[in-house]
Amino acid sequence: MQLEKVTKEARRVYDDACGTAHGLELIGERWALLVLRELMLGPRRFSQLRADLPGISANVLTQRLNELEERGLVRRTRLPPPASVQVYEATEWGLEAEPIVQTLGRWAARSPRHDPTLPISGVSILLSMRTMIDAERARDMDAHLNFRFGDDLYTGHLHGGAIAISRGEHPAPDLIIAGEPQAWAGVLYGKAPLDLIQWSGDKDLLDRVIDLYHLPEKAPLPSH
Amino acid sequence: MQLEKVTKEARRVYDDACGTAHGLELIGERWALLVLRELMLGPRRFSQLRADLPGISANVLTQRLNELEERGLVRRTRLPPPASVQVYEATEWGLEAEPIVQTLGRWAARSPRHDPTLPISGVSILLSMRTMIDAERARDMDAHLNFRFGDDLYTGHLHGGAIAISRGEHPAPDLIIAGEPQAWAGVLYGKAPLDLIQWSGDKDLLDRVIDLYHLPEKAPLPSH
DNA sequence: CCGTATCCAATAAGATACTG
DNA sequence: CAGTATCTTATTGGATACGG
Repeated sequence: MQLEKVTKEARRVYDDACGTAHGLELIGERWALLVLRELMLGPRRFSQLRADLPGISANVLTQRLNELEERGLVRRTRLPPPASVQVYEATEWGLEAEPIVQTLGRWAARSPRHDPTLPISGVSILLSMRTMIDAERARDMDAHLNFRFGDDLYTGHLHGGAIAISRGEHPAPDLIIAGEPQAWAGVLYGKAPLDLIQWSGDKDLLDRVIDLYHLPEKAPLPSH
Repeated sequence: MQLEKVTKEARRVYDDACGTAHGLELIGERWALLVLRELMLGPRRFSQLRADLPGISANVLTQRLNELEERGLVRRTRLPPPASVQVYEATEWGLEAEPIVQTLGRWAARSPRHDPTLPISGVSILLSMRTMIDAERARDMDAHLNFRFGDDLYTGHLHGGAIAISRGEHPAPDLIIAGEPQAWAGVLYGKAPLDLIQWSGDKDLLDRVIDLYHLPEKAPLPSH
């Protein structure tokens, strides 16, 4: 029995001092990085995570959350009253994994097989707005944008060539965008018609925001 | 059979427009990123990959290489005569995945569970030298370092706060380092005694190179 | 030596139903 | 809503054997 346990644990370990290998032991399991991604803009409940990750099953989500918690990347907390519900929240170190999410996402956007029309979560599309912004064109812009995806409110401050995203809403935004995250992705990256989303505010700003985002050139497929 | 195939392929897809999710579909399988890592400094043979990735079995390596090839990240080529052996080589897009390897590695180095004394491949330790260098201290250094790990020769040019690594050897290096990659890692990150490795050349330079590398502060373990 | 193919046992993932 | 329990399928790893 002792032996079995050793074998079981040893099997899934890479036995490699390289940080990359250890990183894969921490967040390399299926779904793990996507769960962490959903926590990057603040705490989420179990059922929200389930809804944001189409296809994950409850038992796998439970397992991933337990593993991430045990490893120090996620914490279980209770929201302050009157909500008082249990939520999952990334620890400081967990939040530091955001560059991994970004780097991987930016790299994969070059994939010839990438399909940007699939469903996407609100957190994902907002994180991608942080990553994929055209800093050159955004340099002289300064504006406040509010987003509403279902019941989730986010606000972005476009400033100095970057966009800072956080939970909540700005009291006097220049632009409000609402609708399905998937539709906003279609407008932003697919240059789909604006009537896929609801918006109000500065139309010219909206056009210029959309112009800040474009997908990179595709990498070639193998020739054979 | 048709149905089975569809089900099988569909099951492993995240159905998520987020680039990160697609990235995981490309290089998220077990071992995939480590195989790609080993190709970051030039082509490798099947048996070299097997030796560099302790614990991977031949059939899994075959499968990962085939998948990476099919996805356009790895190419099978033949070395020019007289060698004429088949090797695996990262495509240009595959090489662009290096920031993923680096970001993941740097992040995971903060793990309280990271064990830097495990075995490590030559490519890994050299890539980590690129990632983990203290740019501040290295800013005014300029030197050529040769490395020999078994039969593999690499050279590094320390210059402008960074170190450029490539295959081969510099004809007149300031320092030559040879031995097991694991031993060099122990000297570099664990500040282990120098007699673990073989070296010749500028002893003062060697000391200063070692001083360019240190592991980051550990993240806290969960308190429970 | 360089892989590939096949078989087997152990896990991990997925689907579904169910409980506090 | 927040997970467990259970069952089925897929993937992994290890061993071994086989062809170039």
